[in-house]
Amino acid sequence: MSVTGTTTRSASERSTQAERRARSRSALLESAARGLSRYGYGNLVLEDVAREAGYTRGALYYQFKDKEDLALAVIEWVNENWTREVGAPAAQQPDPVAELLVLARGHAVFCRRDIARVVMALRLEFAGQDHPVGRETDRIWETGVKRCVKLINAGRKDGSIPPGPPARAVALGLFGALEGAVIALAGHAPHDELLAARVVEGALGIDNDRADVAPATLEHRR
Amino acid sequence: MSVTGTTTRSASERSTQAERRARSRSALLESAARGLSRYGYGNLVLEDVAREAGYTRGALYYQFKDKEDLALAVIEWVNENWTREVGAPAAQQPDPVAELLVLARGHAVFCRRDIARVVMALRLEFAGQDHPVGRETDRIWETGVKRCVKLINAGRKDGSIPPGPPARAVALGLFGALEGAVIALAGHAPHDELLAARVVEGALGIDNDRADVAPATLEHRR
DNA sequence: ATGGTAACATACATGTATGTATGTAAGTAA
DNA sequence: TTACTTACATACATACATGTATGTTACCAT
Repeated sequence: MSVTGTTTRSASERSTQAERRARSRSALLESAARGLSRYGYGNLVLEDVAREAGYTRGALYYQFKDKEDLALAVIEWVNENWTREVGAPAAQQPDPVAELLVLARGHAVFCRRDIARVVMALRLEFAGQDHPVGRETDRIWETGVKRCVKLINAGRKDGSIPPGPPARAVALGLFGALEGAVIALAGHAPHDELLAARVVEGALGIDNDRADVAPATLEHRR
Repeated sequence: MSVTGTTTRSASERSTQAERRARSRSALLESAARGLSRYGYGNLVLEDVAREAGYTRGALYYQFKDKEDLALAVIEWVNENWTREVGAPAAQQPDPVAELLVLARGHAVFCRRDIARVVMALRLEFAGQDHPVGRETDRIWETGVKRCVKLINAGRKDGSIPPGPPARAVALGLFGALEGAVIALAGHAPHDELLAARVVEGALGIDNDRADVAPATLEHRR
């Protein structure tokens, strides 16, 4: 009852089991994210994933049920990071257009890390199939599109976005263009940010008066 | 010497060997194109390709050396169609911006067929690798980007395109955005065309005064 | 009709990645 | 120290796709 610590070590001496497990899991997740981003799901070899993380497949199958479970964990992990680093900051913008532009720039910066193509790559790979991984990526994609639809409708209501095709079509084109542009511009910082914003403005049908005024470049952790 | 026909049949009665071979090859190519577009290279199962075309793997390995040879043939086939239906018509436009916009619209229409994602899918799958299929898709991609760079430079010289990031960065973003938008808008005709044009305008940094004036919708064969 | 070749289909051999079962070392509580 | 569990590594069994070798049918010249 009155036990202050379950370990004999003073405080954070070295590796307890939980820490050890967490470290291994993180390393495996990061390696798997890089692998999924580069090779996709089918071409991803679990032995390579484990080796790049400094382990063998044994560690992988201890932490994750199977390949599918690993991929789903990676998707969740990447999506959490995206929400924290891109989605949340954008939500604080005052008007719809500003939010969409910050979203575009933030996504470009986020995708400078090689882990970022994960969702796009998996969504393409499983498009049309009925696979759990595909369903999850579709769900994330749909969340983004729905958010975008709401912003477009709001912007059209207040006059900052002109009328045009159905909001959903615009949102689909906007998101697709954003991902495509950012992937094509991998390794071409800092122009990725501006072009991401420009492309979004184009999809919305608004003039490029706001994209070219460079705001403070978004920072990303690490 | 004076033989008028090598066959006993009057003219084009039925299947000569060459015709038979050509028909089989076409059917296999089309099936493989659909398969590559949907599943990519690694996940493509040759037995499914053959079955969808009405054959077995025997026919496939008779017409093509191996899987790689088949994929390269598909890429060449798709690229030829693209050049005829999209690239050539766009080249007849009077000014750079018009050519880029026709390119965008034409690409959108071209991609309404499910075979069109082939190049994009393979380019993503083999990005960073050193595989013959990846090299070929990269080559085609680079051809398009180079063409785009020239048009951007020409447009900037005559004032129709404002200055901005390096032409190559703009071209990369433009092409990536175009492909991404068109893929995301699959099955959303006719809005795919307008949004493709809008996105290109956005990448170029020009106002959307030309994209929204709908020209005659481009036709595609079959 | 018939010998021969092209266009396939069928059967087999190989490699490779996954998943599981078992072995072993690191950490934990008595 | 010792019993015990966690966290891995190693070894094996299975499945599956490719590529090849062989068999079979359609087409063609004589």
